[in-house]
Parts: sequence; C-alpha cells; structure tokens
Amino acid sequence: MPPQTPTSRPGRVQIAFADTLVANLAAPVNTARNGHILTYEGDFADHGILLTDGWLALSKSLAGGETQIIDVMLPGDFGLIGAKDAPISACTVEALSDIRYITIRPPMVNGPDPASAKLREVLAAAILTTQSRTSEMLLRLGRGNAASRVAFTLIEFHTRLHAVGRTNGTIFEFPITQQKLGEITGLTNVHVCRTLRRLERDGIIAHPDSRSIELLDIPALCDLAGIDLDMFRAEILIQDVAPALG
Amino acid sequence: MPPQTPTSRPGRVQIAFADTLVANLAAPVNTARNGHILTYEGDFADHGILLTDGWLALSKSLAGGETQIIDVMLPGDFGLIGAKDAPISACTVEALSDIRYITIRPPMVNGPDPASAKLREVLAAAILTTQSRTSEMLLRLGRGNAASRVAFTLIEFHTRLHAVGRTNGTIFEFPITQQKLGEITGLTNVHVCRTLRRLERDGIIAHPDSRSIELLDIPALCDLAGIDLDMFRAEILIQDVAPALG
DNA sequence: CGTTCGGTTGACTGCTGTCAAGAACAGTGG
DNA sequence: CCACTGTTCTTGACAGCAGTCAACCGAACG
Repeated sequence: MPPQTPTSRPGRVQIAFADTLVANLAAPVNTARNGHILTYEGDFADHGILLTDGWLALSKSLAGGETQIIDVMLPGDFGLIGAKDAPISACTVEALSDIRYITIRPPMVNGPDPASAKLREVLAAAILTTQSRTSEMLLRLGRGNAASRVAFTLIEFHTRLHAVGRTNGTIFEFPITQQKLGEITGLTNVHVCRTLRRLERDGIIAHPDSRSIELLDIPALCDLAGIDLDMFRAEILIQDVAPALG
Repeated sequence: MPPQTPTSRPGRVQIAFADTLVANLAAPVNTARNGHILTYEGDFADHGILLTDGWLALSKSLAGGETQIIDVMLPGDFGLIGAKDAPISACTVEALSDIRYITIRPPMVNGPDPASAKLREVLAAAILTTQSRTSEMLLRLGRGNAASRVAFTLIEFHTRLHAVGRTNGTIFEFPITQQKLGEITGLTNVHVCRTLRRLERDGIIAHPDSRSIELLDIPALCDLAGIDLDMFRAEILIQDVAPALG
C-alpha cells in the first residue's frame, strides 16, 4: 500500500516533529523486530520513545497472565516511558511489528534554549493526545459493549493512520492478530472474532486481504463507537503548530 | 480525622511541590464547591491544574449518558488538561468535594531558568504517575471482575492518601457516593453496593462511619486486586527528589 | 506431508446490568 | 418536634452479554 502524499491537516506535525528530532538532535535510530520487548513493567526507565516506523504496544498483565494493551503507538507517536522522579516503567513495551525508533532522554528536551522550549510544547501535546486516546478507551472498557470497543479501535486506528498518511482511502494495513486486538479491547480472541464477523456480515467492514481492513460504513462505526468524528479528531490529533520547530 | 505528621516517604514531594508553586509563582488559589464543573469535555483548555485540597474527577460520557471517571485527583496532584498544540479538553473536570486549586499556564513552567527546569521534572513525574494509575485501572476494566476493580480502587486511594498524610492508619475519609465509585470502576451503583457488602461480610473492609472506610485486611485486598504493594507504590507515587525545588 | 498458528463456530456457564421495591438518612419547612 | 421530600443504600428476580471449552478449518512453513 503506497503512502499518500502528506497534506495540511492535524497530525502531520508528528511526522515533521520526528524528522526534526532525528535531524537536529543527532539521535541514533534504533530498530527492533516484531515481538521484541524493549522494556518490562517494573524496569528502570527515565526516557521517552519517538516511534518513526511500525507499531508498538504498551501493555500490563495480571498475575494470572491476562494481558491488557494500554496504548498502541503508531509512526510519529511519542511515548513517555519514565522520568527522573518516576523512574519505574509502568508498562511492558513490545514491538507489534518491525519498528524504528529513537530514545529521548531528559537532557535532550529540558534545556533552556528556545528550540527545546518548542519541543517541550509539542511533547506536551503528544502526551495529551495519548491521555486522550487512553481516556476514550477507558470509557469504552467501562461502559461500552464488544461492538463499541471494536468499532472504536478501528476508527481510532484509521483516524491516526490517515493523519500520518498511512491509509489508502478507507483501507489500511492492520498487522496484528485477533488475539492482540482482544488485548486492546479487553475481549477474548473468540469474542473479537465473533464481533468482527458480525461487522463484516452487516457490510460495515471488509478485509480485502488478510493483512488489511477496509471501513465500508464509517458513520455506522462511529455510531456503534459513540464517536463524533470531528470532535474525536480535535482531541486525539496534535493540531497544526507554527513551523518554527527546527 | 487529624492529618498525620509527614514522614520521609515517596509522595510527600507532591505537597512540598504544591506549596512551592503557590509560594514562588504567586499563583492565585481558586476554590470550587462540591459538584461544580470546571471544564466540559470539548472546551478550550491549554492549562494544567494543581489541586491543593479536596477531590477532583476527570470524566467522559457516552451519548446515552453513561459516565466513566477517568482519573480522580487527590490533594497534591497535578493534572494536565490541555496544551497549546492540543487545546481541547478530553475530559469533563468536576469537583467531588469542595476544593482548592491553582491553574498552571505554560509560561509558568516553560521558562529557561533552572527552577523552571526542576519544576518540569516534577511535572513530568506527576504526569507519569497519572498515566500509571490510569493504566492500572485500564488493565482491571479490561481484565478484572467487580471485586478486583473495587479492591484496587480502595487500595489505590489508601496508598495515595497515605503518601500525603491524609490517612489515619487503615482508615480514610471517602467522601463519594456508590454511584461515583461505580463511575470510577465501570460498574453500576447496584453492583458496587453488592461488592462492598460482600467485602464487608468477609471482614475485609468496614465503614466506621458513613463517610469513612477502613481496610481491615489489606493483603486480601491486594490479592483480589492483583497488586504487589511495593511495586505499586513505586509506580504510582512520585519518588523523593532533591530538595532544590525552591 | 506433518506441524503450527490463527481464525471460526457452537454449546454452555456465569458475571454483571436492569428493573423494582423498600429501608435508612439528611435536609427543609411548618 | 414532626411531617415531608429527595437522595442514597440495600436486596431480590431476571435477562443478556461475553468468557470458557472444545472442535474444526485453512494457510504458511519447514
């Protein structure tokens, strides 16, 4: 699936931001393979991660082994894993695909210069959009049924991927298993399957191939998920910023 | 219930931090009454809130009116409501009791001076502990049953209140209704009642008076909640910081 | 060609929501 | 001091959504 030409819209700042950091801070770009675990819950961590390619999951587990994915990071996303005064990672950080990322340590952004100040503004916005995503999921885990959770997750991925030019119309790559989708939505893989099949029978979604999903009826999905798409975009995407980043 | 003498432990930094901000930044202290709504979901917001007294809820609602409380702020907590590049509040901000708080705007903390840099470190830690709390709740909403959610919430409140000297041994003030506790745990008020009564019958909790809760068997609660208390404290409390805050 | 992994479906169970009614309690005004 | 009222808590009966268990299928792969 070819990436689309970037256009002016909320979200593109994330890519510009990533490029700028890579270029200006001379931060080394790391790679990890699908399934690799970068950090375990409880590990020491005082850094953030800027993901440039691939999908990355932050997850937690109960003693019995039941796992919940707290947040999925997509290309261009920044995630705060630890801080100097809270240096224990709350989540396990696992690559959901082959990924590229850079590690951001406090001195890189807490300096007195205006460029650092601008970076902090963007990082604050990135943290807020993460909080917003997590809040939306929390609401649906607490109050929504299976269809609502799955529909929400699909709309969220499409919205975020569209903002960074990784969609093809209403089709996007969806590289994870139903098991992982269950860990995102708080459902078993069995019930994820039932729910997806039902959405498919109702003509709301389709999967053109085994690694992609197509959203045939976005209004129906929004209805199931309880989403007002315009407000949703305003809350979970970083708004356009002044181009003085570099 | 008299406040305890502060001792050296994780968490007390939050109070020191609050006092320092109030004193150094000459930020005005605002007040709000129980039930007052400071911000509605979708409102413009580019600020943070530092709560100095009382309980404050961040919540979201579905179209049908079902409400989920995303996070409860306790005295000494900092909450990021909006940022310059993400200026839409994702949550409704509502006072769960009479409260006192100060509003923190970007210029107050994004300056080049070392004091601002130090404040940013503490704010970053405060944001991470919030993320950590939210993640724990997300895990239990996705994977835990009613007993696990309620037990977790009680342990969390006790741990956080103890850290700021607002407990009396295993007793603490609990000023909210079962309805609100249901909005926190993703349960109906009816099932919250059933769960609390069962914990009480089993001798795990008690309520000495209608506004307080006593945790009689903390190990049992941790077991129900799936909490390792030491690791839990390390994740959700701000660790001791150098005393150079002021 | 066998093995493994992921997906699909059905039968059954059980936890939690819904609905309803009553009890306990606080606040309010007479 | 006493109705009156509204809120919160409590309990029971019932229903429904999602988990569990099990079996099978298809694709990928060595």
